[in-house]
Amino acid sequence: MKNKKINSIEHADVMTDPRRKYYWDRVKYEGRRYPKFHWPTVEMFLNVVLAYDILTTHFARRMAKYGLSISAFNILMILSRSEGKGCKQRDLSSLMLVSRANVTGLIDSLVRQGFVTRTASQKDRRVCIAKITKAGDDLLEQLLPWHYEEMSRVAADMSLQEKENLSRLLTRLRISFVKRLESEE
Amino acid sequence: MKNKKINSIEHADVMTDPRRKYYWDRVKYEGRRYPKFHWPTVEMFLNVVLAYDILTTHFARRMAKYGLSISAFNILMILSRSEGKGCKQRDLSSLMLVSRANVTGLIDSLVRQGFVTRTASQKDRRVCIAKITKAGDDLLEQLLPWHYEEMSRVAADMSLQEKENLSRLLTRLRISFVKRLESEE
DNA sequence: TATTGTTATACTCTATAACTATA
DNA sequence: TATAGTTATAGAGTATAACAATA
Repeated sequence: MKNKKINSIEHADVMTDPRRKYYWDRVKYEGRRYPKFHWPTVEMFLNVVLAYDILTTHFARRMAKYGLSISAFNILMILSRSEGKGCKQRDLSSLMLVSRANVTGLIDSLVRQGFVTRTASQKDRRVCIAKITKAGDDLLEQLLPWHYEEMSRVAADMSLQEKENLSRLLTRLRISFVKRLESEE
Repeated sequence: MKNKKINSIEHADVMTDPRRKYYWDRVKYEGRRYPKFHWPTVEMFLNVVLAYDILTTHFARRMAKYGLSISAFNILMILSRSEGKGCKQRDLSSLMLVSRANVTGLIDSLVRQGFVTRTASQKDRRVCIAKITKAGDDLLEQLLPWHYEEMSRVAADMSLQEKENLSRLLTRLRISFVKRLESEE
């Protein structure tokens, strides 16, 4: 995930750009040719994608200032919550839903930056334990207060009820999605 | 965007996996240390990311069966809506919010697959016009009926009102996000 | 001078497959 | 045999910078 548009200068803003709207109008119009096309449904999916792009573009850009990708940030978050015990690379792979080979690379780069150590387990010498370092913890302590403050601030136009509704509806979409896919086979 | 988890066999399902829930519980619990941490807000953002991941993982996997990445699909969609006139690469760059260099690569691969042609403009010979081919149109005609049917099907547990609410709330989040970021400077 | 597209280069994230060391 | 991690390789997607052709 997704170092998109970190420094996009050449093109206009995603949100206010009428071309984005124009494209949606075209989709809405042309879609009528297809019997199962249902605009409120398609619009909902487009909105999920667009909201995600806006959010992650911004947060990825901010993380990049601290030398972190979003994946690297997620690993640090997991490690900082492991109460000093660290975490097996295997478990990181499961938690982050990426391959073990991938975790190797991510941990490599975090070790190079000095934010993580990698030590062989005593109990099972096949296993590597990744632990966050003091420098990694310090980085999070520097980053997280701003991170949470920023989250609250950018969502300040929404009421608590709207936030809860949005969470609820996204969860419903997710559950419906997974259920329908499973019943497909 | 985002060929994630196309063939993930090693790990459990994203949705039903209690480890994901566990991680959220930890975030919720540990977050209390930070004064501006507000769980309903953070949860909302996590839900946007998770919903997006589920959706795009699935759709990317389906597109891959047709030899298309999501970016490639988006380009074909834009070109198919340009009424035979095609589209300047420059405009594709703007519409898709990626660099011109990027568009070159994406068009290269679509030309190689035979879904797009690239011709020099008569009026302005700096400009390249990308046009969708018969093969590209045929591919979309094969793909879109299923695509829209699938969208409707996986969202079938949601009422029209819920879909419209979800769209409305995502839009509100997006607008709030952009407005607050702009007022930052 | 400014713009369009290309080339070159590099980085991140992802995947699979083959390998090793260990269990 | 099975598992944890690594290495090697691949490919998508992104970026910047320098360049050529054209306006």
